[in-house]
Amino acid sequence: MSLQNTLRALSDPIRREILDLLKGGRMSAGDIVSRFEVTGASISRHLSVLKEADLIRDKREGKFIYYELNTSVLEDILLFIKNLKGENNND
Amino acid sequence: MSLQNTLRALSDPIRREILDLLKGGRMSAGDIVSRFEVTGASISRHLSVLKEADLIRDKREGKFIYYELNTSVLEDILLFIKNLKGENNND
DNA sequence: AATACATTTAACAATTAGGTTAAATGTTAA
DNA sequence: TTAACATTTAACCTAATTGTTAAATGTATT
Repeated sequence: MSLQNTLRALSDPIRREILDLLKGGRMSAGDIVSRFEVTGASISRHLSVLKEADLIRDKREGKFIYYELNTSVLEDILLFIKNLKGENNND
Repeated sequence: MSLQNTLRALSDPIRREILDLLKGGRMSAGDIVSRFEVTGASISRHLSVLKEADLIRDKREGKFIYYELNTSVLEDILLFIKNLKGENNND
């Protein structure tokens, strides 16, 4: 919900990979877990960090919980970076 | 030198503030320290993290070490984000 | 050479982060 | 309602991060 949360969430390589996976469309937690070498518990916590940062959204459907990408919070990072670069954002 | 380093460096609020300060032009380590409540040693380590990430460059001039912003590595973050957003970067 | 000043590095303590296994929760199906 | 499956939460461990103070380094001045 804040730039701080967003950047912190992005600072872990596994979390970035998860986001990359979700670019291809929503996936269940289990499907995501199967793409990594770490345990489901570990991925579950990564998912909760991403969710706290509002970078992903979840939806339960029966036994499964599906995750999908939410890119809207990335705008703040773009602003931050453009500001640093001195680009007075004409966007 | 890598997206990982860059994002990690940006994930700390003090380091982001330092970068913001440097937007206004180069500053000596001492001048930077004077803007924060933490010790010089602490700021010095933040500076070294930023330098490792190549987000700042330093230049000794006599007793002083001046730091200045280097925004070129921010491009990788822009690419990463645009990629996540599915913008097949027409830049 | 001795002192002073600017900054970094070392050593340490406290906190946070990320991993594991085991237990708990939610949901479906027998 | 019991069993099975999907996922999260809890408890724990280790490693990394951030802060502090004290010592070390580099430069200038006397």
